[in-house]
Amino acid sequence: MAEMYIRVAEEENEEPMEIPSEDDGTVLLSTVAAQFPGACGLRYRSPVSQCMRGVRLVEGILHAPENGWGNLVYVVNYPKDNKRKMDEMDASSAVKIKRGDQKTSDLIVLGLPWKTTEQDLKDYFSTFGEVIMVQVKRDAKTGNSKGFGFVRFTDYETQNKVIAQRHMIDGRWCDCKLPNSKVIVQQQGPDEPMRSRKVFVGRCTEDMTADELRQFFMQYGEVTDVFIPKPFRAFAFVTFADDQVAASLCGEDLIIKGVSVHISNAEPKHSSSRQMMERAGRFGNGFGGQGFGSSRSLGSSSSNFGTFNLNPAMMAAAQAALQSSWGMMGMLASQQSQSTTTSASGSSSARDGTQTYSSGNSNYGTSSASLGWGTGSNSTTSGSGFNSSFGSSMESKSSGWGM
DNA sequence: GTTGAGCGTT
Repeated sequence: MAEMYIRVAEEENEEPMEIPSEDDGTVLLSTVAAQFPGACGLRYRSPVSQCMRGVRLVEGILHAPENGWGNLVYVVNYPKDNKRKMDEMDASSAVKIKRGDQKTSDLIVLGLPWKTTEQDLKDYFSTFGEVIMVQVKRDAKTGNSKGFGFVRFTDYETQNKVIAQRHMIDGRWCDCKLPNSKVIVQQQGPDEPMRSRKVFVGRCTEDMTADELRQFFMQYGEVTDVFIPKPFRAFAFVTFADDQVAASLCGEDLIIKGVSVHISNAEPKHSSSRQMMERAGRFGNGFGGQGFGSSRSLGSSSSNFGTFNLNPAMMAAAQAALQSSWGMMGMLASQQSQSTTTSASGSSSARDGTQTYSSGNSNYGTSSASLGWGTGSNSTTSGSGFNSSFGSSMESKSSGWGM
């Protein structure tokens, strides 16, 4: 069967977009997701039964109904409570999200060919929307490109779309991400389970590509990143937009290309103690019960301890916690970004030739500044000090869980 | 063979 187009829409009665099929008549979920970020499947109304029917999905490949795709309009499925919930959201939280998340920020463009110029970047990205800034970072002495750059769009929608896919620029696949400096750190209560959006995929085989993994995992939720170390090491990391999706997969054995892979928590990447201390300092008081910060003077009135204000006791405790990588987890915050769509998988590394997959950190997530320390049992009592007003708009260098 | 890149002279 030759390539054809199937009609896909967000809702049954909305204007459909034509999506190309593969040569064998199947449609890749990733193709759908390129136009409808976060899509996890398709459905359609059966002309016979008048019921909605799901389209068969096997490992990221959508298979036509019995009689072919026909001229039906296929409707995008999203993982539970992605887009649909947004519609139902109450006004106040909707406003909050608009406020907090609608500003564009510079995006880092990784993996650029050496030869790519700012004009090339501008030409390329202008096809997505209005571009207000491009940069190619170069060595000051030689003027050689460092292989990455930045781009900024006028429109937040455009930014999301650009983050959500990979980009072929001058012959290389490039990734656009929120730069580390823009990744918002989210509060995390000391007793809460860790909310990682990333899972470790063990027992991978060498023939599994980042694209295939992405396609496979897309069925569970929006995938924001796939990392395959190079050279081959039989594991991978998959990051989801939604930490709950990641959590739900942990412990599972899944079959990919006939191989059983094992999903487990992604451990934190190694990070320097200094970085950890910074985080610990900012988010302070991870030490159970009363905490070190419970003096009244720190109360909810604005206060100035956004930065480095550990008292000696806390400092010592933090030092101790540093001995083990996880010891400080309770007092650290996981990273979150602003976007609600995602970055595509993979980036290449071998600058000398052919393209390879594997991607770096993804910066992604839903910001939820109001969660956090308050969930602990003692946070509502008068003296608990470290509460709201604290850390909700922090930024951080990426480290720790490069999520 | 089960724990990961690269981030901005403003």
